Amino acid sequence: MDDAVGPRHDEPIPDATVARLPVYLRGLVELSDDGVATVSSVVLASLAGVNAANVRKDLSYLHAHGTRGVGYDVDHLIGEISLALGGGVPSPVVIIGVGNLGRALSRYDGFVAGGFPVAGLVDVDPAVVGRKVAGNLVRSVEDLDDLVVETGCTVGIVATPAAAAQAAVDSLVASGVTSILNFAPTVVTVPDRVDLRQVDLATELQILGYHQHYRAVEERSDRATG
Amino acid sequence: MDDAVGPRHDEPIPDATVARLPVYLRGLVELSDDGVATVSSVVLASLAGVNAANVRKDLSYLHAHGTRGVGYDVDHLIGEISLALGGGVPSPVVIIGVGNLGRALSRYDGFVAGGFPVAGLVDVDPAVVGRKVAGNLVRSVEDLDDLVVETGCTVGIVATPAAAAQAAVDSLVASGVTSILNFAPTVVTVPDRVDLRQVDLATELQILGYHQHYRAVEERSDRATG
DNA sequence: GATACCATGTGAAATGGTGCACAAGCGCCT
DNA sequence: AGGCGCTTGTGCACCATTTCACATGGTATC
Repeated sequence: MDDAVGPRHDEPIPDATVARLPVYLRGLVELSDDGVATVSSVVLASLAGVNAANVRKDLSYLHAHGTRGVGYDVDHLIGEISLALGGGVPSPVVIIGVGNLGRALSRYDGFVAGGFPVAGLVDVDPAVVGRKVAGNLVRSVEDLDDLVVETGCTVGIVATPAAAAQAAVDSLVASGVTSILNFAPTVVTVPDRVDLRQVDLATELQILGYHQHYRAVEERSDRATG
Repeated sequence: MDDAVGPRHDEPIPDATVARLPVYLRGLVELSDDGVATVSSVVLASLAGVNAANVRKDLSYLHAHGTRGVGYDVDHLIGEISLALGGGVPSPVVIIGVGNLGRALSRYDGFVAGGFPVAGLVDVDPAVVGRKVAGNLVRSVEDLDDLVVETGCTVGIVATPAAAAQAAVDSLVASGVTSILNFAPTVVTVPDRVDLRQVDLATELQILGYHQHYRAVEERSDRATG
């Protein structure tokens, strides 16, 4: 009996680290494609645009240990990160809201490549229900429960207008989805057991706007002062 | 002579605060539309999904002061936040890469509403150059410099495939763009004077994937242990 | 086989952000 | 006019994250 060793699925990885793992993964896959077998934390850091010590600490949370004097085994690291990020099992996603953004997302290659195939599309508008978008039949919101159960998908993407977002989220939660990515420019609430991430395009631009404005003001101030 | 008061454009607002200002702004605009004149930090906090003390501290960085016992003047606050986020002047944006995502972004209402009208579209593919997308003529990358100068736009959105992203960014920087929003799933580098933000759809899903996976593992562990 | 070199793994300090708790201030009601 | 209740503004402690610096431990060379 191997006491205390067990499956070792403890250690909740810090959020900041989790957010960087996909970036590492992309860099590593690229290296692997180029036939590179090992990588140092310095190289990986420059690929990901972060500090090398940060990379090492991040990787220390995984079971992926490197070898001193050499670096990390690229393929092994790919396996470990993939495992942490969802167990390596593809998670089908359902997209709710088939407007401009929903259509673009349903055609987005990166999802499939990242292990998130589109399981189905859903909309409230009878005009689009029944049509095919990117090879997927658009189904009614009423069919959402069935769709989720049939495909076993646990991830929902909300691409509705802001006004419909909370209702869309509620539908997803009711259907059993436990992870939601919200593109609608509004704050939505979910139960504790559901994980929610917000992607807000307009907000991102506004943040850029602040920095731009601040730079301009600062410059004017510099000219006046110095 | 009011000495020492001056323009008072100092205080660089913390990044975390800047990221929340657009959310506040949205809530405030909604309130204003509903005819609400004043708002307390508690209400605004619930609208934005954050802590009330956090709201107050955030607003204290702006020149927007509330009145104790009453709250904040909604319209005044809208003005102050708008001012901080780009001076209230609309910043036209140029979108480079007119694929699925680029087309969806060019039709996205939220940009215009947020003060970021689309100044133009650009692509390298001769097949799409010359076509019209969402009322905008798609121009060649070679015309990028002219477009940026003509429209005075300082913000660029990169919606190219990953392989073309760095080149697109370089073109934008060379044209004089100082703020870039990158949707391509790759790390790109810019000079210090240029501000870059990354929006990575696949990464967001992978982060959700981690939490989902962790929840599942934890649950299994709970069942085994307890 | 010993030594020089190199990269990892990590303790500890520094930084940045959050949230509590409370004093200060404003308006309203009596 | 005075007191009461409500809300702001903020000092302080806590927490998460980043970064440095260095000991540790492999690899390759002579």
